[in-house]
Amino acid sequence: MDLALQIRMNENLYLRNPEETELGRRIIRHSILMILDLGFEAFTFKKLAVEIGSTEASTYRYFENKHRLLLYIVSWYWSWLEYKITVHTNNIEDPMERLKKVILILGTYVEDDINTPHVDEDQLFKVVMVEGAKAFLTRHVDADYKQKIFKPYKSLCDRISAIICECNPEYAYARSLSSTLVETANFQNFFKRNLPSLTDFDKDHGDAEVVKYLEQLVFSAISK
Amino acid sequence: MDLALQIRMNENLYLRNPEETELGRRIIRHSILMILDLGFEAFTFKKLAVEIGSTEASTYRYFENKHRLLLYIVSWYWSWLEYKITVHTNNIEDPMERLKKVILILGTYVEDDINTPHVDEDQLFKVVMVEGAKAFLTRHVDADYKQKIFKPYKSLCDRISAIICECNPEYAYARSLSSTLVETANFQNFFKRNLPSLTDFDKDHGDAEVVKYLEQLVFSAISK
DNA sequence: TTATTAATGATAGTAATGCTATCACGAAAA
DNA sequence: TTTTCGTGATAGCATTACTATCATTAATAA
Repeated sequence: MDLALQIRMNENLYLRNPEETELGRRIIRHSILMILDLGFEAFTFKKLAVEIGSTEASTYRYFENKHRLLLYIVSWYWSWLEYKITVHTNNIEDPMERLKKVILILGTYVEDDINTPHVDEDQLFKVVMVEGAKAFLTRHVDADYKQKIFKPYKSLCDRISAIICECNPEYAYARSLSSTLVETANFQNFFKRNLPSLTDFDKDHGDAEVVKYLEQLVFSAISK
Repeated sequence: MDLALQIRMNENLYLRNPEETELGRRIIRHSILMILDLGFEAFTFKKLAVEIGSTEASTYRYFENKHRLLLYIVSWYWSWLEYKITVHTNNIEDPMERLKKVILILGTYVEDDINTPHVDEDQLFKVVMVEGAKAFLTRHVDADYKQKIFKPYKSLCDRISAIICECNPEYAYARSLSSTLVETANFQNFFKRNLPSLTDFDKDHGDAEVVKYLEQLVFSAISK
């Protein structure tokens, strides 16, 4: 059985659905690689078009601008993460164990998912680590928020919140702790690689240290 | 006695020291206001020049580009914060109380500091909240890091780490917890204002809730 | 005093960016 | 078989992100 995972994206994000055409999928795939390579600031639709052997104008038919493309990519990632978390936790009884699993998924470098051939999750993880926050750190957050652009992020946090509440219904900051957890996982991984003196982790060790830190942080916060 | 606070900045940040001239100070002051107003992406040296009645070329004599200007502004803020923390904690005996004070300072909306007439800390706080992370989330972090550009950030975190270690010498993640604390203070404040469903805070309440959340988070993490 | 230099302003120019518009072509759908 | 749809090709345009040159003025040194 060849089952492809299809994530339904907010229609406000694109002008033409990139999942539906070959060119669209090439735009997604290569923009991830190029943003990783050049950084979001130096990435342009012109460069992307050259890379995929298309034209700037064609790219603009899919996305209004490169920031919307970033939003698309990042949103896709949050949705995929939520899906992954759901799959890996729904057979776990103990909410504590489930939360542990969530932290492991958030804090660990990701492997490529064969179910989504046009996206390289491994690369996407790095893009989100570096560029993810730029999705909402803009002048038009409010407008984007009204367009429900951040629903996947909220949805992911809601799911984590729910687990936290199961662990300790009296804990008063389940939402904030969820968003803190998600952001901290990214930031500590980024610091570890790029600003190591801001962390206690060794660049050459694996992700286990970050995961342990996050676990200790979260579990001591919610322990009764 | 009229004592002006002067923060010594890393010389790699600028081409000409903006603190030393009237034009330089106008550049700093108005860039803070304009970045707040337009957002960093839409902010340009051209617009800044028009605003301060100067020219683009003159602005380029002070800063290589707008990202360096952002680095300057953000670094200035971290240095000023460290100074503020030092002043407000060095008469406190109990390290726990000192840490509490630090959290209060980090999590609370700032008032203007009369000692630095060319900077409006109140505005700067907001700029750092929204644009601060962009200072290091770039392709050239590594190069900037080597130029010691992030020393003020590291220095701030070191100071917080030291207090954490005093509270609990066995706690293994003092650095990571410090950077997490600093980032989380900004992010939760940002979310509270712009993506409220990612937090447990009320936009219309003051900063006390965020501070309480951060206190609970930090103190439960380091409690023995 | 005069000569020098330093900081700014004025102006120009250039490559790249961030778009928008138009037209033609081929493939697919009606 | 006609229409529509997606793409490519090309053009154009205002803005951005600089760099360069020259004149002016103020501060400084000889």
